Amino acid sequence: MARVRKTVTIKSVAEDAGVSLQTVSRVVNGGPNVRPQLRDKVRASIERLGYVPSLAAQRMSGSRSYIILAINDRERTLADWSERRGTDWVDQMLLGGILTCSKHGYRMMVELVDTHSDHVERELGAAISALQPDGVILTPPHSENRLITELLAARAIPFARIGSNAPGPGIPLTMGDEGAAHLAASRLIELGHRRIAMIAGPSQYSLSAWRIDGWRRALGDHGIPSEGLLEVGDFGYESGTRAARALLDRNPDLTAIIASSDQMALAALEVARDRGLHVPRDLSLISFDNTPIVRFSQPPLTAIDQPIAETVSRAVEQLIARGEDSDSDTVIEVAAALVERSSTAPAPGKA
Amino acid sequence: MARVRKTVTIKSVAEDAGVSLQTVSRVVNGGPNVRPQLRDKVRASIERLGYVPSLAAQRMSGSRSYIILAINDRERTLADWSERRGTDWVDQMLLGGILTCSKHGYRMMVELVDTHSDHVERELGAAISALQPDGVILTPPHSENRLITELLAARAIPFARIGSNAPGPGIPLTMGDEGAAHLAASRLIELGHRRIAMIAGPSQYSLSAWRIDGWRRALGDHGIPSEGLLEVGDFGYESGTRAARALLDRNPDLTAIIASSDQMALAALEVARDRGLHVPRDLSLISFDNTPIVRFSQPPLTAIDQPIAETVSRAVEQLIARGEDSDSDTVIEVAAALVERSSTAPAPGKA
DNA sequence: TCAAGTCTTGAGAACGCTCTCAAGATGAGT
DNA sequence: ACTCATCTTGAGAGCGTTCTCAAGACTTGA
Repeated sequence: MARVRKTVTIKSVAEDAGVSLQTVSRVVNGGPNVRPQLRDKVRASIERLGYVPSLAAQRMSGSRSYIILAINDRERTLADWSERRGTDWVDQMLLGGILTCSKHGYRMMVELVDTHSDHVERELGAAISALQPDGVILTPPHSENRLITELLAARAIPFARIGSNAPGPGIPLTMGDEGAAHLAASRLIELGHRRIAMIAGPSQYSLSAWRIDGWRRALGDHGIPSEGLLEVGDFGYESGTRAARALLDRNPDLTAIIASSDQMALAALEVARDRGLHVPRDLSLISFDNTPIVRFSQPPLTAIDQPIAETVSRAVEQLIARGEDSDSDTVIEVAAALVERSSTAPAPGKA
Repeated sequence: MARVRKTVTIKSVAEDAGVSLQTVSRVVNGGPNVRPQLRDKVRASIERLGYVPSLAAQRMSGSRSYIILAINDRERTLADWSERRGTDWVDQMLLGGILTCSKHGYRMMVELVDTHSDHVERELGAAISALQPDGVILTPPHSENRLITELLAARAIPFARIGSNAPGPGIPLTMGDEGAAHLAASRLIELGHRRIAMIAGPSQYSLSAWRIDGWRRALGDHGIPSEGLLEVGDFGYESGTRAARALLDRNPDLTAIIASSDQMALAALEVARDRGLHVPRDLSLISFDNTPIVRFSQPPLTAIDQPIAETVSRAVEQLIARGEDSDSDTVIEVAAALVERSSTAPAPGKA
């Protein structure tokens, strides 16, 4: 039955309103210098016909593409996904992005790119050539990948680097990792803890170093040593298990652990349980990320909330607002917050 | 420094290879009737220049847009998101979609559309006009929304309806909800349970009815009555709390609950804990969805795994393969599986 | 009242690709 | 050889926008 409805183009509108294509285009794009009376007439036609400009045609005509491309790490995303581990990053990123994009008439697309392969350039290059995005958002660990940043700079595509404060092309944004780790450690110290360990993330993520810095600084503030209290994981559950065991083996007097991901914190919780340590009575735990899973563990975990969506949203706004000139040295920082739940308590004997 | 590199177009390739645009186009699209020798030459040029066709131009030239649009419920997504409740649906959907799309040279975009508003038509219409997708994937509760399916049918855009087995335009796909609920209930019966309650989802989701059907059928198979054992929630945590309380109040002899979402199951777990009921000793629990959160609760929940990514992936493949002719009456069913964890045990006294 | 703007409008090219159609090259059948 | 069918290649139009540029209408100031 369905009559195939002819596409409503700018031409239909022009004819309907009895003006030229160009005038309609001006009205659509809010261009200046259109007589109010004509503008209204055109608007009415647009409304009546339900005209919406074709993204593809807009792109073709040489101006903007209205597309923002977000790059995520393929390997990690796929691993998380296939094991149903939850990929909160993608999730938050996508939502923060979609919402902000649509607010400005843009669209967001997600591309999975493999950091480890030497195909990075090819893969990303292909995506860029195909989509010709007006902006690109890089997430860790791509944010400081030279190949990528140089590729983008060479093609003159504005981009944002999330989780990077290094100088260089692009707009750097961070989530205050140093401050957040400092906050977490300080809170534990305030609760009377003195032996506070850190399970850090892998070194290719700069945020790993920042978090270590923040933790060290907090300990330093109070003259507390940090030797032997650092372990490195890969954000995954198993690595958290290993790290927690090593930490507990090496430091029988440990009373608190800060883990650089929810998964690793959950692993530490499990290790503690196995060893008959009660959380938070015997051991306090603070995790990073605050993904949904930490709300339903027993006990629910105190966590640093990474404002991913907010950060991506800011990145999108910057990209759209600045257009061409996206380079910057001033780092945009969206602060993380500490969400206290039930995995933290005064240090044993300090209640 | 960055020299602005001129875009590599099909023309550059044609010149480089000394052939016409048309020939390059044929090679790129795997068209037939190109002399192998020429084909190789063109391929070499493409390789050397790093040519990738512009999506926008491809769309413009009247053929395909290579875009698949996935529609999600805005209201629910935003609520989940703002409360950091986890939006596993989006997540799984996106990944299943992205992967399968990119395998076929397509791209996936996600659009949030509000079911409740009368703007559905306008919002979706605008997205379609702007993007001109080659296919659309509808997720519950949009899958059976008349306004939407008619709009798509009228515009002759192929679409898939996930979570719908109703006749009508589009490709229907389900995740075997009836069978899954039957499976869950049967398993509980097998464990000796006789008083098995169900916390269903809201009625605007057909899957809610299917799950109730499956549960009833399993009970019926064994002559077990289901009166007073049904409560309806909205998939959210609070509604789960209410439902579990009502169920437990009304049926002191209850030994098992099947919840239509992880959130509601987690709520039931909490209610049980509050009332001094041990899970699974006193009460067995099975949830639907199997999102990451149920792996870390105490105890980890036995759950029906909804193969969302797989289903979306199938939908994408169908849309791409069928093109125009996407209507179908044969429902594609991707079966859900029961993942046993520690929230299920033999009924009290039946060990 | 006239020159020199400033506004407003439109015509036509351009974007990068695929489609349609036609022409030349090649091969098969007689 | 000669005709007809098939394969291979290319030329040119068209897709829906925006851009550039030019022309006409209207102001303004002397």
